[in-house]
Amino acid sequence: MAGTTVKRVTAADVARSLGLSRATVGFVLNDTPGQTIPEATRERVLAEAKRLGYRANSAAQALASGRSRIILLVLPDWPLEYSMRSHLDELSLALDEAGYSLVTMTPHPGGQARPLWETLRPDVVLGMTPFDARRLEEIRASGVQHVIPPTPAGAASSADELGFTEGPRLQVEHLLERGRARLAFASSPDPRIADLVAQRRRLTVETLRNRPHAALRAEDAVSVSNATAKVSEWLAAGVDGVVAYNDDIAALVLGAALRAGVRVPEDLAIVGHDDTPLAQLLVPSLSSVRIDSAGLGRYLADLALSAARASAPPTIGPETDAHLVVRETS
Amino acid sequence: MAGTTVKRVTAADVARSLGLSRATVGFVLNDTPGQTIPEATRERVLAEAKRLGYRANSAAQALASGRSRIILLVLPDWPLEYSMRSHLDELSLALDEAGYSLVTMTPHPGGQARPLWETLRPDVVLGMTPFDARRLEEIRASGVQHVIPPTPAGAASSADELGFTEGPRLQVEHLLERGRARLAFASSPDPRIADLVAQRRRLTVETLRNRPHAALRAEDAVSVSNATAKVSEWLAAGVDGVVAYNDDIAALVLGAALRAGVRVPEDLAIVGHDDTPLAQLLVPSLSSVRIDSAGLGRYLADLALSAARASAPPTIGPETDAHLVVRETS
DNA sequence: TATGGTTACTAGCGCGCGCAAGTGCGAAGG
DNA sequence: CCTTCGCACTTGCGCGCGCTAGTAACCATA
Repeated sequence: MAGTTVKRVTAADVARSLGLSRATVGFVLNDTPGQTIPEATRERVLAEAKRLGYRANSAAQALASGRSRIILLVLPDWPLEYSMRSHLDELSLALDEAGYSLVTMTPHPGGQARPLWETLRPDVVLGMTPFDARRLEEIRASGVQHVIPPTPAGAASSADELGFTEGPRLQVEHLLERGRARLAFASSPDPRIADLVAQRRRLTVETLRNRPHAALRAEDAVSVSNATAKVSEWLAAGVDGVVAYNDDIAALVLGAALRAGVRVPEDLAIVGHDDTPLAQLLVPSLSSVRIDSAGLGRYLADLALSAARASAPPTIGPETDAHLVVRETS
Repeated sequence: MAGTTVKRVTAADVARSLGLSRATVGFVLNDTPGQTIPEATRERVLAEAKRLGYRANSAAQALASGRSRIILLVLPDWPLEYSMRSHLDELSLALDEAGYSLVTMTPHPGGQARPLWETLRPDVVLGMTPFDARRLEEIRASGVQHVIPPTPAGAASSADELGFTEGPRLQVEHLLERGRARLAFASSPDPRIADLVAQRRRLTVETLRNRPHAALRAEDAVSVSNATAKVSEWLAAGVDGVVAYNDDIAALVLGAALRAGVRVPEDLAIVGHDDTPLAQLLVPSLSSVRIDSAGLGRYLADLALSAARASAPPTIGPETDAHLVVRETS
C-alpha cells in the first residue's frame, strides 16, 4: 500500500548518518554510566534519532541485555472486582514511566500450550493472589527470576498483605447497629474463589465471636438455583441480616427475597461487598462495602520494579480505606 | 532439578551434547523445509532437547526471524460485553495452537508513554473496533505490518462485519408483538461508545420505518442522574416500550420506573441488550438480546493468522445467532 | 571411470543491540 | 621534556537463533 516503511531505522543508521560509531549512539541512548559524552554530541544524537524516527528493537535489547523490561501480571480467572480496572491503569502507567511494559494474562485451566511467561521472558511475574506451588515451580522453571508473591498459596494470603480485611467487619457491625442479631453469611459456591470466600467467612465469624447476643449461620453457599430455598431457610431460622460475600451474591439473595414477598430491609437486611455498579442499580439499592486503595497500582509497580532492579522493596503498603456505603437494603 | 538454573539451555547446548552442529539442531526444531533429516537424528535431537529442558529464546527468534509471533489485541476502553471473555479464551487458545501468543492491552487516553505495539513488535495488531485514523497511523508507523481492521473508523464498522446487527430489530419486533406502539430508544451518554450507540439507534429507527402505526423517540440518553426524569417524560408522551442500548441502561430505566411506581411491564415494557448476568438478577428480570457467536474467537484467530502468514483470509465470518431472551420486563 | 544426484550434515553470517576494552589526543603535572 | 590522565570517542565481541551456502560421503547411472 501507500507509504511502506518496510525497513526499520536502527541505531547503526543514526550513527552512520552522524558519522559516529554505533557505540557512541548506544551510550547516549542508554545513558550508559561511566561514559563521558559531551552535551553537544548527546544532543546531536538525540536529535538525529528523533529525526529519523529511531525506535529501539526490543527483541535485540532483550537478547543483548538479558532483560526484557516486561512485567507480566497474571490475573485470576474469576471476574475481577470492579475497582481493579483503575488499579491496573495506575499500575500500567507507573511501570511505563519506569520504562517497563505491563502485560496481563489470564491463565485458563485447559489451555495455553505455551504460557506467556515463556514466550515473553518477563523480568517479573506478578500475581494478584499467591500462585499454587505447581504453577510457581512452572514459572520459575521457565527462567523467570522474580515472582511476586514469592511463596506458594497457603502461608500468608496476599489479600491479607494488601490489608483488605476490613470489609466483613464493616458489614457485620453495620447490621448489628441496625439491630440485627441473627445473621447469615452468604457465600459463593464458585470453587475458583474458595480462598477468598473462606477468608471473608472467617473474618465474619471472628467479628461476631465477641458478641454473645448475636448468632451466625456461616455455611450457606448461594447460587441461582438455591437462592429461594436459602432465603426461606434463613427466615425460618430467624435470620434477619445477611452478610454477602460480594454484590453478586447479595443481588441473588435480594432477588429471591423480593420474589418471596419478603420485605427488604424490614424483614431481611442485606449488605454486599465491593460496591459494584450493580449495587446502585438494584431496587432497593444495595448497601455495600467500598474499598478505595489509593496508590494500589503504584504500590504494585514499586514492588515489581524493586524486584526487577534488585533494589529494596517498598516499606509500606498502599493506603486502603474501606467504608460502608449505606443504601436501601439495610 | 531443584537448584537455581541460572543459565538457560540453548540450542547450542543441545547440539554440543549430541556432537552435532547447531544448524542441524535448528533444522529439526524448526522443521525447516528443504532439509533432509533422517528420522533417527530427528528423534535424538528432540529427545535431547526435552531431556535438557530446552526452550527457545523468543527474543533471539524474533531478532533472527523478524517475526515475534505475538498478536496484540487492543481492547476498547469501555467495559466489554459480558460474553467477550469466552471469545477471548477461544481466540487465545486458537492462536496458541498455531504457535502465536495473544497479548491484550487497553489503551488509556492519557497514558502509556510507550505503547505495547512498539515494545512487543507484534506481527499483527487486532482491534475489536476500527482504530481512529490517528492511532492507525501511529501503529503503522511503529512498524507493525498487519493491522486489523485495516481501515480507519468511519467506513464500514466492524460490528457490521461481524454481523451483530440483529439485536435492535429483535428488541423492536418483540415490543411490537407485545402490543407496544410508542417506543423510546434509551441510549448511553458515554462518549466512548458513541459509535455503537449510534449504530443501534440507527437500526432501531430503520426497523420502525415500515411501521406506520408505531412511533419512536430516539434521542434520549439515560444516565443515573436523569433516569427518573426521562421515564416521566416518556410516560407523559405515551411511551409504552423502551429499547435500551444495553442491559445497564435498561437497568437504569427499570430502576427509575419502579421507584416512580410505574408497573413494569404493564405500563412500560423494557428490553435490554447483551444479556449480561445483571439481566436475570434484576426483579423483575430483564428481557434482553443474547448474541451467541459460535467460533468468534476462532474466526478472529483465522483472521489474524492469515494476516501474519500472508495467506488468504477466511472467507466466511463466524456464525452468529442473536435471539431474545424473554423475561419479566416485557 | 567419470558424471551427476542425493543424503546428511557443517561453517558461518547477520539480525540489532549492550557493553568491555581499547585508542588517539590534548592538557595537566613533574 | 616526558609522563600521566581524563576525554571523546571506536573496535569489536557476544547475546541465541534462522537460514544460506557450502561439503564430504555415498549411491546410481552411462
